[in-house]
Amino acid sequence: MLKKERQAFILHQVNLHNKVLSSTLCTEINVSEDTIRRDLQELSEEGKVIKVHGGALSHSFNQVYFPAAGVYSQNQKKIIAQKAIGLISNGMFVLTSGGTTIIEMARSLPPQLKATFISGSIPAILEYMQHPNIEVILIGDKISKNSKITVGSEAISKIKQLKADICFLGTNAIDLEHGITDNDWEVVQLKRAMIESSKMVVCLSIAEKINSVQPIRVCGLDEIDMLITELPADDPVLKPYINAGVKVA
Amino acid sequence: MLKKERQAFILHQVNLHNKVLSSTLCTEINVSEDTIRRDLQELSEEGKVIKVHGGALSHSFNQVYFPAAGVYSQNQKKIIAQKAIGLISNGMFVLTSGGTTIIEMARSLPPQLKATFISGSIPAILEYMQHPNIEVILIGDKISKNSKITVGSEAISKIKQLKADICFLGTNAIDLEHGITDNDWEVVQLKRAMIESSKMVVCLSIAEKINSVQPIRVCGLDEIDMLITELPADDPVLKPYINAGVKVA
DNA sequence: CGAACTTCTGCGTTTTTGTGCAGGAATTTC
DNA sequence: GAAATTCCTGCACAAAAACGCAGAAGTTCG
Repeated sequence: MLKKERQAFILHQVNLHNKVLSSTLCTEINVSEDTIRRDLQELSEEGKVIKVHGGALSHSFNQVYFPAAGVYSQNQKKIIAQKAIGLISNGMFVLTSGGTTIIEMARSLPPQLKATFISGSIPAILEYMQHPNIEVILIGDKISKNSKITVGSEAISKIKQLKADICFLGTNAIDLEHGITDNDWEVVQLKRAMIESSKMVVCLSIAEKINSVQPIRVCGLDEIDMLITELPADDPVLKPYINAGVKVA
Repeated sequence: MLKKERQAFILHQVNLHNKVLSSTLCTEINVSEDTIRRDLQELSEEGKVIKVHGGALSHSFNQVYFPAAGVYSQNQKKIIAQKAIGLISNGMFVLTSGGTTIIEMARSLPPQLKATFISGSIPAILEYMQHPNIEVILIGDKISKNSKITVGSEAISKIKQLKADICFLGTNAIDLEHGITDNDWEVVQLKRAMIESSKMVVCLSIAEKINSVQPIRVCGLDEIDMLITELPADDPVLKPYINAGVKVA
């Protein structure tokens, strides 16, 4: 069998079945594993397949479309993301809501981090999936097309079965008097469940949202452990919250 | 034998078999390998054949095995998608696996269709979410990064609680003797559950996958109700499946 | 017709290419 | 962490290609 022929066969298999194992190929074509590996190497250099440990994957299958950039206040959110990441250590179970701040955090996770991330937010999940070392648990239920998050009793009961080490909430509004508030009934239900199911609750919020109120109450300040903003910890805006017993970073 | 004559013969062989080995040619025509090589060289310079180490290939060979960019066999998949969509009516509960054929179907759903789609495949869910009128239920569990689908006992038990009207399976390999087979153990578990939880099971498969086998068995032909390919229903390839009691479209 | 010339073919030699094998390193997986 | 795969590197060997050369065959002229 000619080399080109063999490579064509391999490519064909990859495209048909989305993935191939070098071991199966080498018994199918009856050549040594080295030859297969070299073929996969070449095909991968030509961009025809994606080589992975033990075989190869089809290129078309692996492309997942990316939600575009142009996020509001991205720089502030990057700062917040970095602070939040500092709270995560290897082996942790991390529960997260959705929202652009959370997405920013997901993108900034260091590649070596090994942890388990749990969420019902589709955009967040898409980001977590890119990461080489984290386990991703998706909370299932009906999808709310507006918020791109799974909502419903099923999702809530799943969350209630958990006890995560830490929970990150993208925050819509926070206020001394009314605590955390939001504007989507179903999302609020989820957030409440997440708060209950976590040892530690961390709110991520850009400074702009501090001292603002939304119609639906998520929880009081006493239920959150930490508030992360892009401001330095000694910023006067944060003072009342510290006094109210919330740690800030 | 004249040079022109010889080259005509070679060209004929190449077009007939899509490939020739210099070694066989030189015994067939009874000339030295050098002569063959020089002939192939010339034919290749004229663009009549593609010369490779050990022989030559025809151009059609390349067309067959190195398809154009984009999703593999996209046109065929579009045809399949259209046939599959014909089976869905308003109000139905539709269970789907993942795979590029399913994605193609998801993209082609008519905007007026009102139905409920249930899946654990992230790429499929992303497509369903774009649709204005369908409800999307996401099966949650751990995410397999390879297949971009939720896998695990939780997902399976959720599926088993359902009874969908119809189930569409993207098929990796189908064979008369071995039935539906696949190459990912966890995905197979899910597909088995989906089959059990549906009143009607429809397999989507491009014709190329017919009569191929993968290592892990999903189910026998008796468990599927319909097979959809891009071929017309009376294509001889499909005949044995019809005889085996599978409807085709 | 035949000499000079070009083209074609086959043969040895040298290079290049393709393949398999052995070891040690890197990685997954449990 | 330890065991098992898988990967990489260098090497050996075989097959094929490239090259130069020389003889055969065919062509072009006088």
